[in-house]
Amino acid sequence: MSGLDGSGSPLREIPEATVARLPMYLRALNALADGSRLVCSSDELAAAAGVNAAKLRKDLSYLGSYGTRGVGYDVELLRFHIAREIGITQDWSVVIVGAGHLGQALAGFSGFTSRGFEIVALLDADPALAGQQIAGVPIHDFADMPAIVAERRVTIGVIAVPAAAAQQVTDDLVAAGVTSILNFAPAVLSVPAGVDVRKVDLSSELQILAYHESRKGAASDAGTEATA
Amino acid sequence: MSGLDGSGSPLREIPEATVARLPMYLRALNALADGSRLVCSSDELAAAAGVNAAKLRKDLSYLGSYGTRGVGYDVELLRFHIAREIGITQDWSVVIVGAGHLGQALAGFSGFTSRGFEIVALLDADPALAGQQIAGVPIHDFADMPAIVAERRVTIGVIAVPAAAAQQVTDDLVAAGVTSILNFAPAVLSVPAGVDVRKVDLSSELQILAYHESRKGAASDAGTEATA
DNA sequence: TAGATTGTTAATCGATTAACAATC
DNA sequence: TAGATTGTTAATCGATTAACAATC
Repeated sequence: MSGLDGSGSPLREIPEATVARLPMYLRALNALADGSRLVCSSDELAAAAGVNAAKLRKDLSYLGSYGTRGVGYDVELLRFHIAREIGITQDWSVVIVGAGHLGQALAGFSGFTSRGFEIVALLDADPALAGQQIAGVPIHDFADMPAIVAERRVTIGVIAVPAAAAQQVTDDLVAAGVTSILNFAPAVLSVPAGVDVRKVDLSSELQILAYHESRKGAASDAGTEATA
Repeated sequence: MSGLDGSGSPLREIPEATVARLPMYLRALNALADGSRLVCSSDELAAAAGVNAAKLRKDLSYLGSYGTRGVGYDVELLRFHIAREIGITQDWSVVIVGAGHLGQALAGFSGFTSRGFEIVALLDADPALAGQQIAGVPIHDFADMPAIVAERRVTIGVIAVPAAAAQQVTDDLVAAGVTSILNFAPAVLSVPAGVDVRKVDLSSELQILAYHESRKGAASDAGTEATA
């Protein structure tokens, strides 16, 4: 157990909370690089990513020592190391299941391509849609999914179908070899060990906002509870 | 400080992690109620929500004691108490800014209505779209936003515009009185104290999956690191 | 009463933060 | 050398979990 971390190999154990923030740092670095900044301090980068500097430095320390004391971080170098740590120095092939509004919106989202992903197909149970393209992404019959997954070495699937269909789609994707799933359907998915699922739940997000919103209203009645 | 929690008033301090799970419990209870279950145990509910039973009981204990030892939870009663705690016993008015693919997908998502929200308008900077409807939601010129927010008492806004426009839209929403924002644009938003922002970042989600996916591949080389 | 299941305790674990020594 | 800024330490805080007494 526990990697005997040798040279610069990216196999240290990184806390999950840190992993979830690496994409934010990468985005902030990309913005800085666009502005042709060569070097930045932890304060600047933290501000650009919307976190505090202590947390940023602690997070980056898990990756290794890529800053220079008294100077800051080399933007390009740090960008490379984070991208390598995340594993997006090469693109990952992704399929989106469900060519409804949401699936089409996702396929059309240009951000994926530049951030390490290639959407190789939109899949839909309606064979009438097959042959069309959305923003350059071909729509295929869901029946062709196993062939596409095998041929394009797809390991990540995005679920944009109604909740009622989500578990079956998941089972099919997993059977075809997909081992990571991003789920937009409001449903709890069961998957075998070794398969990762992340979910994006739109009404949950709104409900969490509503929870805090409810208490805000109350604050104007009672004491002054503002500015947090 | 710290509420002197009287009768059953929903003003105890609830941990943020618990708040984020209440919507999951509510969804699971709705599913059970549809199946006409009157009572359920913490084990059943936890399984339906995809969490472990200890965590569920701990979470529910923050709301009060709404279960019966030896019996379980009354589905309808618990549903009411969670909905009240979240603050969705009445509907919240919501505007979606950006009538592109994503905005249209969100407007068409039927789940919001039944979960405590009414989408009162889609707003877009392109006045040519105004007058159209998407799934019953009218599209308005963004210039009309302040009037709509005031008239419909909107406190929650959803941002589905390109990253470059997100901060300006945020500033305008906040100026109009919106105090909770759900942000789909890949951008860090600054808001004044008292305004809550939650973000849904699609490429971050994929990158987090990619991180774990990278290590899976490596596991087949080295020792047996499967089943987690 | 016996069986079942909650609500709570206490231990553990992981994440955050401030402070500062190391060092460019 | 003096000033700046990282990387790390240690303290604190919050979340998770298992176990079990309370109680239906």
